Amino acid sequence: MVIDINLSTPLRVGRQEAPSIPQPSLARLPQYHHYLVDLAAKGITQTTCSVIGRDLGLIPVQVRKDLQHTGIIGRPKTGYSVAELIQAIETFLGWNNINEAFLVGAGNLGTALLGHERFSKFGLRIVAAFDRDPAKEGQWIHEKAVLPLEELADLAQRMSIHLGIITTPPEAAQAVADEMVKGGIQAIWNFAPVKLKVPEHIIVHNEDLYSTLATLSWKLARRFRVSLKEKEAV
Amino acid sequence: MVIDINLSTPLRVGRQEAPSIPQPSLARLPQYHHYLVDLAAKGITQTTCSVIGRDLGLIPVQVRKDLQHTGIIGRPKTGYSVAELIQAIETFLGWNNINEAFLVGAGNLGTALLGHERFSKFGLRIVAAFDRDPAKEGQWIHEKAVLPLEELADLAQRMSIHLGIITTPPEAAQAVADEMVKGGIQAIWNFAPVKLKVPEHIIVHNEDLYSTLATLSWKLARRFRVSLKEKEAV
DNA sequence: GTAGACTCGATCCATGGTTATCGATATAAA
DNA sequence: TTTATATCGATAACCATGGATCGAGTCTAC
Ligand SMILES: NC(=O)c1ccc[n+]([C@@H]2O[C@H](COP(=O)([O-])OP(=O)(O)OC[C@H]3O[C@@H](n4cnc5c(N)ncnc54)[C@H](O)[C@@H]3O)[C@@H](O)[C@H]2O)c1
Ligand SMILES: NC(=O)c1ccc[n+]([C@@H]2O[C@H](COP(=O)([O-])OP(=O)(O)OC[C@H]3O[C@@H](n4cnc5c(N)ncnc54)[C@H](O)[C@@H]3O)[C@@H](O)[C@H]2O)c1
Repeated sequence: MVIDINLSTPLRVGRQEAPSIPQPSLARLPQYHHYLVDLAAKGITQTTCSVIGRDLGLIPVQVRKDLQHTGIIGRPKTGYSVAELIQAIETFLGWNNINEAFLVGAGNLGTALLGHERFSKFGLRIVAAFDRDPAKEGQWIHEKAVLPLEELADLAQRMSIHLGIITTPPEAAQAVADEMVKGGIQAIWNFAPVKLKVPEHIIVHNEDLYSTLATLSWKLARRFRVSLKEKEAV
Repeated sequence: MVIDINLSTPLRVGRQEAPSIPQPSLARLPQYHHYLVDLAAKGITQTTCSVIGRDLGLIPVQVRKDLQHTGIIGRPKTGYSVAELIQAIETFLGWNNINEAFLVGAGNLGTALLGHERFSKFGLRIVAAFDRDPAKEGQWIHEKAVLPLEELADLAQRMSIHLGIITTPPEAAQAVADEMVKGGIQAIWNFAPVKLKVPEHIIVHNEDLYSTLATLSWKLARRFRVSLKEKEAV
């Protein structure tokens, strides 16, 4: 049997292109953002890493490091300007320029995402949905048209859509992804629990709810195992 | 001004209780599971880390390590039995024992989760929903009753519910969490983008969709910055 | 105006998850 | 039966992230 030499190559996602910010830090930035917007709404204009850290369950040093990636500069003793921080995070994340997106799979989850207006505050506007189900084609869900999948590639190209969201059943996800790639879509937000095969330059992020579920159920199961053992020990 | 000494203490989540498996490995297990179930459906009974790794974009060593945590043992040259692997993962994650759960916030997202029957294959059964909206109380969504929030604590206790899911707006999340804790709920799956304050022994997992969104939009923004620069260079 | 204290920013160290390596073993082919 | 080889399991090196430390600056209080 001939074994593909690629089997053992460390094929990370793409070739990383110098992340310049740790992935965990990037993931924490939205949390700071939410928190800071809250502060601003309360009329607070100034804050420090210590305070942020206390409220978010992080140590000050980490907060400071995370925020430094956005290019913000603080002042000793005073901390940071809340408004500037919010601005810095939004600019850094690209939330000032709206990304228009197509969503495929107007089912349970797809409908929920389509109805989430708040996304527009975070640089995301879902402009249309696609579905294979003839009963759904032509309908409007949360003010968004549901179109047949065949039109996706062409429309994406004409409208310069760069982001695609997949909320179809797992069996359909790969075919949908292929269609998106054909339409020139650059990044895919995938809610189906499958590994998508796409060209290297496509950015893919999986939102695997089952992963979280696994963590939760494992921890719960372990807890009950432990407390069971404690009972036995008594 | 007196500053709380706790500000700079490294307060991790709870006291970790010896994880015994790296969090990332734990999060990958469901992906193996999905993949293996697919294999089994195709009639494949035997597989190796190299093959799994190739299909899932991981290197064989990592696959092997991840799977070892489940206690499975493989055979040189042959690999693992697919059926045994599936069984091992399910047992390890506690997916054989169903966790019953309450969901609070029967809105867009909550409805989607309530309608996801497939969760029951992964050890999760949402048995009831709660909402503050009088228009929703008494309704049935996807065959689940929507009850007033006031009944949650009492019912959770009487039914021995250990898992709570929060899909309310962020402003309401903390109050809901408090209610859950009062009802003796052990673990919370939180979809609202806020940091919940709960007693130390409560397991909390945030499903922060905005984190993923941040990563995506940052990568997209960077890509366009880069390609812009390249153009300028020409 | 000056002393003191608090916070930022930068550098250094520790921890832990990922990757590479090596011996042992079982299968398949000769 | 023997030999070749692919895979497992374990160990060790590596690297990224998280946490600690220290100097410098600025605000506050006396
Ligand atoms: N709903 C949830 O709570 C939830 C939770 C975890 C994961 N997921 C995942 O999200 C995905 C969607 O879940 P859901 O509950 O919304 O499913 P769903 O069945 O409600 O919706 C799927 C939609 O996709 C459409 N579809 C099917 N094949 C298609 C194709 N080839 N092209 C275009 N559209 C197609 C269907 O018509 C349907 O409208 C699934 O992969 C599921 O595993 C959902
Ligand atoms: N829908 C999405 O796609 C999406 C995406 C990302 C994050 N989220 C987050 O998920 C959460 C829910 O989003 P959604 O779109 O479903 O919102 P939604 O407004 O559609 O639903 C919220 C539901 O919670 C109920 N509610 C409000 N206050 C309550 C309380 N105190 N007790 C009980 N129920 C209460 C409301 O009546 C409503 O039914 C939000 O925190 C949101 O930020 C949603």
